[in-house]
Amino acid sequence: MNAARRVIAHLDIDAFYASVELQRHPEARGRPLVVAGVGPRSVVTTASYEARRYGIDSAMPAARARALCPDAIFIAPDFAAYRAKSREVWSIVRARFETVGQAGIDEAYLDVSSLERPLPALRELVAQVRERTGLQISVGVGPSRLVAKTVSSAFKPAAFVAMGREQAAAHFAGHAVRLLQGIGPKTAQRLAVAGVATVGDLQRADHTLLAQRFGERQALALRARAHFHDDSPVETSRVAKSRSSERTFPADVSDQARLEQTLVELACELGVGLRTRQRRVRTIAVKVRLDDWTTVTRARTLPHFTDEGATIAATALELLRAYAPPRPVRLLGVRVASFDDESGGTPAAGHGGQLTLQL
DNA sequence: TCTGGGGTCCTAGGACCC
DNA sequence: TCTGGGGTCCTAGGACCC
Repeated sequence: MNAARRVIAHLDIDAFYASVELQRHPEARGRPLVVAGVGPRSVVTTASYEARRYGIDSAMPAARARALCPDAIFIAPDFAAYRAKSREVWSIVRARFETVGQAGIDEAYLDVSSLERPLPALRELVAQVRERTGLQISVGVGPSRLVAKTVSSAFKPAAFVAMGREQAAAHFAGHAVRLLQGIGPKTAQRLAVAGVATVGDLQRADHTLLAQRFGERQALALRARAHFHDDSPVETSRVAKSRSSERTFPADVSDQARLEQTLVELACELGVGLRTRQRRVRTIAVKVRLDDWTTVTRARTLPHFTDEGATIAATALELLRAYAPPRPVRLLGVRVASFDDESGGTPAAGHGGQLTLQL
């Protein structure tokens, strides 16, 4: 790896789902638009910038969004359409750039270190995507993924900003720590208790004090992040490590037969997915969320691989029955992992602990 | 106004082996 | 005979991200 200058770009499609819906519903242009499910427990997946002015944002309960802006246009998500549009966008990007690491349906990192003049190339790309797909991309550029990502999110929509590491550290010093990737609500709260509110506070925070509260490793990582140190590479291909299906019931369920029926359906969905992808798994897990929001997981690793819905279902049923939910169930999920084509492969068969008894 | 669904990574503890 | 340390695999929970 060349330790010399790294130039990383982060690309983010502005209000992606909402923008796709605006193309299909031109009459909604200029009006607040919210993409959200229709169920009583659904949340907002994306809000247009007009809707964001009312305080509506992603992950907010749809009922609250309605209360904030009853005149907004609500549209149920059409993920197949978004996936198709996403493929359009990223194939344009991949045709022009070599090192593209997709980080979700609407964003990607590009390593443009080898380019003589990366910024004009990125400008052209943004224009081409807008022309061919009608979608606006925000771009952040920096010496690392962390700087690039922070910059694109801070300046979107229609961002096009480049910054160095020290420049970012100075520019964002006054912002809340929550701005930094990897610092979520819990960590932000714990930092606040320690008197750390802004990125600048975190840059100056006493290491011993941070290490006491967060442990040596995390303290070092937090400080590095505050100074925008990051040497993580742009990964162009990643293999999934697990797959899952889960369902939140419209109303909590106590009926055991109904729970088991749902579990079998989820297991079969996963089985179909495994067979179409020609992958097999050894670990099967269930997830149960009770009405009081406590979440319990139970997992079992089989001695053999499987891609059959029936096997996944049978194991999941055993795990669910052994747990026996003590309260009404809000959510039920099944997850599979330990794929047969993971590095490391099959564990040595037939060399279990009981063999030592023969000695 | 109660909080989706699909993932990843990290930590911690126990079992087991050498 | 009261005393190890390293390594791997597995489970459970939690934080975070899109």
